[in-house]
Amino acid sequence: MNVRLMNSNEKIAAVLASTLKLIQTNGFHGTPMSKIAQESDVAIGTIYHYFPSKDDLIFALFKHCRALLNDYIFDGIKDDFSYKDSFYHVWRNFVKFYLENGHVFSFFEQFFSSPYYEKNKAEIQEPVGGQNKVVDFLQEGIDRKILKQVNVHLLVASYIGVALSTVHSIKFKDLSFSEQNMEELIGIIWDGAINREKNN
Amino acid sequence: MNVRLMNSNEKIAAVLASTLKLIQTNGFHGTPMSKIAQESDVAIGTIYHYFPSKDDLIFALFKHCRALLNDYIFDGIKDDFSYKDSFYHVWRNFVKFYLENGHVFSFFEQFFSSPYYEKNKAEIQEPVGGQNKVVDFLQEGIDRKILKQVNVHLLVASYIGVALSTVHSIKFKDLSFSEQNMEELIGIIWDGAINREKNN
DNA sequence: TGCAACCGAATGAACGTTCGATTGATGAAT
DNA sequence: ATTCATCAATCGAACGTTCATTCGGTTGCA
Repeated sequence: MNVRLMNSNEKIAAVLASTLKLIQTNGFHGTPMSKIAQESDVAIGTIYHYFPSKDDLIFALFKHCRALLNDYIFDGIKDDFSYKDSFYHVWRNFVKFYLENGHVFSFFEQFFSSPYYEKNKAEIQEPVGGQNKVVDFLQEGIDRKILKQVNVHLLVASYIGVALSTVHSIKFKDLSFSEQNMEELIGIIWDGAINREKNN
Repeated sequence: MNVRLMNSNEKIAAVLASTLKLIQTNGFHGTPMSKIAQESDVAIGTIYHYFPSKDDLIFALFKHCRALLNDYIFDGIKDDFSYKDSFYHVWRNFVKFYLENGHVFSFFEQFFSSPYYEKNKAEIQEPVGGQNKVVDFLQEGIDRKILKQVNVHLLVASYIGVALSTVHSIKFKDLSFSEQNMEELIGIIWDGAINREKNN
């Protein structure tokens, strides 16, 4: 039984999905390989056939999730968007992605705060919860004199930092997700980020 | 040997300090009780005499660190400070505390992102990396019409979120700690948070 | 004398990983 | 068309380690 119910890709996907799900509820270290095998219906030996170790599995899962995030947040930008429109749009997408993918948020939070991340940050190369595309996007705003003339990482910290703590607050019920709250939040960041010397 | 080199309070303090230190470098689950005992020079049995379980120890450590933070961030506010002065001062203290106590930052990051926190959040009762005093302080700014007339938690998310991601960026070398960077950051938050309809 | 503080070897459970066996698809040889 | 060899994919019981916790005993103050 269970013969050819899944091909290799499906097995790998099932393993990643199960790992993500289990980590959300049980945490990094409350998720033994045995449970992953059980949940994904893939034998332990098979998991080790594709991932040399649990660490490799976690690392692969991280890259998988980061790719999902990257694809998501810059999606839906129209040609006629002003810079401000895009600034708002990307930030909303960022928050929406994490709210719609709570298990990814949990996983990232744990991943980034684990010593595991600190060991491998050389290979990872990207800021907090985000990616270089965000850096480039904000740098563009600086170059066009729309945003404050400061080190881009200050703006990245603000842009991403507020998004992450917003998701956190919603998750822990300090805040409710509503259009109005999101508009006011992104308004706070925009007001903080724009160049008041010379803006459109 | 080792007789009465420490009294009970000193032992407890040594255990907490060692746990904090070990967690920073080895992480939550890379810190076995045996290592804590070794590092703190307190026998395993004695640790269990004061803390019923490892979880209780972690929880006590959390409360200890939170108290340290609370004492720190509102320290040094002078009577002649304007609201803006205090807004700046507290935020700087917040960042400074985490930079000066890197092990507390590591510990908090891990603690808040662990399912352990999610289980016990009822007993914990406080926002992200902060405390109710911050909520009260920002609410005061809203009531006095200095800050935007929005839900206080939006401002808390901004205020704390930027501080946390700033510390994170400094820790991971995207950003350097300099007076100028800090001034520009707190300026970004202030510009985002103030009420532009009617402010002093 | 009593009791709290203290100690650390021993226990048992949980976990990551290994490995020898099995299956099934592929394609070369007959 | 059939056989056979090969090898990647699959499986999960078993291994060895690590760890949280226990407990029976010791120490030293009051």
